[in-house]
Amino acid sequence: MSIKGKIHKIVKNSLADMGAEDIDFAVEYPASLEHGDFAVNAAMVVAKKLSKNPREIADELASNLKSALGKDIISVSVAGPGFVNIKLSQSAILSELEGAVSEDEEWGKNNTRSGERVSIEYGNPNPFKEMHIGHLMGAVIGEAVSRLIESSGAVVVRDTFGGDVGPHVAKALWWLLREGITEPGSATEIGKAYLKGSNAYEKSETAKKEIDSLNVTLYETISMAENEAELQNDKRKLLAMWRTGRELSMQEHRRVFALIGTKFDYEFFDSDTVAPGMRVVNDGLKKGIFEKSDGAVVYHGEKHGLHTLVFITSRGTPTYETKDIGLAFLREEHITSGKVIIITGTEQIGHFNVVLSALSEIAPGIAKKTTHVPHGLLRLTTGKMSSRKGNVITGSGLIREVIEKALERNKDPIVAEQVAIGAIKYMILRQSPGAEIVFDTEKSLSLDGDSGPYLQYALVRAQSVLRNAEKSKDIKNIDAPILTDDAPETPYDISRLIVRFPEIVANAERLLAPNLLTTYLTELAGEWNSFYAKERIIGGEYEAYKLSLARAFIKTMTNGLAILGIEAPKKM
RNA sequence: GCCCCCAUAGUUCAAUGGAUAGAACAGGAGACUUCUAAGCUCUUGAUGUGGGUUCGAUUCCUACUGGGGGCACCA
Repeated sequence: MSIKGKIHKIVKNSLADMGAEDIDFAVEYPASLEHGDFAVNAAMVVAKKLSKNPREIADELASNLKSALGKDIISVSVAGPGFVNIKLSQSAILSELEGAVSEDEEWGKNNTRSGERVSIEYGNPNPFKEMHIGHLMGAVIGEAVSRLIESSGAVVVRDTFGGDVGPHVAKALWWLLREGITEPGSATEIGKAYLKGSNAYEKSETAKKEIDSLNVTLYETISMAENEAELQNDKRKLLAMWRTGRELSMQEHRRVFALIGTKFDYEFFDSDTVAPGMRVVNDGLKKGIFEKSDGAVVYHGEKHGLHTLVFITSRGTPTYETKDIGLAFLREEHITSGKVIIITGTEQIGHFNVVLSALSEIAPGIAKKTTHVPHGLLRLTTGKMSSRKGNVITGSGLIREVIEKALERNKDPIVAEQVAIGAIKYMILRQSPGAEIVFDTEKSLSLDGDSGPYLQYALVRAQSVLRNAEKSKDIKNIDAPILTDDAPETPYDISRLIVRFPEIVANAERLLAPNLLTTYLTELAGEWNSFYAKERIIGGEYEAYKLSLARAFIKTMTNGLAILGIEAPKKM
């Protein structure tokens, strides 16, 4: 049993002896290491029930803990309004530290989700458009959340959903057709065509009509794709163009995803979801789940405290809502998982509330296991991104820019890329996922202080210590996963933080909050840097023990960064 | 107009209802003949306003102020 478990049990029994059963108290990490390794708030919780002074109760709990824990503790004290603070002894820390030294890649993982299969949708850039930093943000958070869930023993199936039919595609294709480009050459060319088409759509009535009509044609054509031979010549050309365009866009999207370490098991497209979506919604129309209104098929969200949304337009084309319904069924068929997580920007909260409400009437089982996890938007200090204003930052553009910055400090292109992407990921993962990020390209992306490179650098220096130690002939068993007992009586703070790692990971997973892990790793890196500056490791007192601490730190930081999806450079 | 989210230091962000609100950047000061200075040590500086619940509120409730997002045929 873990020490924490022991403490919990002792306190629970003590409370029962005092006449307080089933009390919901916490054994937690105190705000500061100075307060100890664990704090118990039980005295304050039961004070009223027992009509006693919390400090009195705390004193009694403290003395019980002291005698029961014996050599596991240095001290138990009562502080503040009635906290019982417990400071662990070196021997207790050593036994907890054992895992960090011996478990290797398993250190920090747990099996609370072993046997589970979880599907996660994120990223979701559209073909025919460039990927902007909003998609990058979703991808970074989605990847970290996926890895967190994997760290709990689940199998995670990643998928991304792209809009390959709809007005934005019609806009891009309309422009290409107008310019007589039948074979688009690059994703960039297509992205530009979208912008041009989009502009024309707003400025010219004729263009608007043509694009709307092309949109309908496109839906028809794509729905006929399986019987291509029956299509007229111009439609067959349109289909070919659409296929080329989609593939070119996706190749570019995949390239950017690969840069940030994401690979999707499934790529779903609107065109795949139209048929199942239309079928299900039309079926729901018959059952009265959806209703006709002004020629459109709508879901009356008002009945459930939401707002009404159109699922099928009066022109007979499906909207995003219907496509998401179709996707739910498609995903069920292809992936079949016990839990579905959909990660998108917060602006889609309303949309998903409606879709999930409709889905709960159509397929309660699917709706029940589906969770929408919104992430905050990325805002520029210069205002909202807008393609017309020309202040859109593309995903690849941002990465390129930060790599340039990193190259100023490190000429190795591999390291510069790891540092740059680490910095971007850190910026996104350091804050709670729902919060908006205000982003200043000049200032926000720090390579110093509270940053990705700070974590990477602490790790690199620790690894360097081990390398130097290996060269020294006096030190034996450098790789041996054993902890020496030859340690100072008072544990170093760095070791007290290392042992918290598994619980931090479990907690971050439970709350789907990678920022909790990021904050912890930053604190850990800071503690290591202080230790490194203060203590001589090679040739210092307790050399063997300090080297094993370095190893434990390296394992912890390496595994932690891996969960966040941040790469660890060999040298910096 | 209706609904949702947010408000913490000069700036960008933290804080399962808990202790002296924690970092980083910027500002000020410093250490270093030693394992990588993208580092270390010290320092200045903050919970939008008014009520309420609680032993205890940045956290929960409420009103207000200010910002963001959503609200039928876009995704």
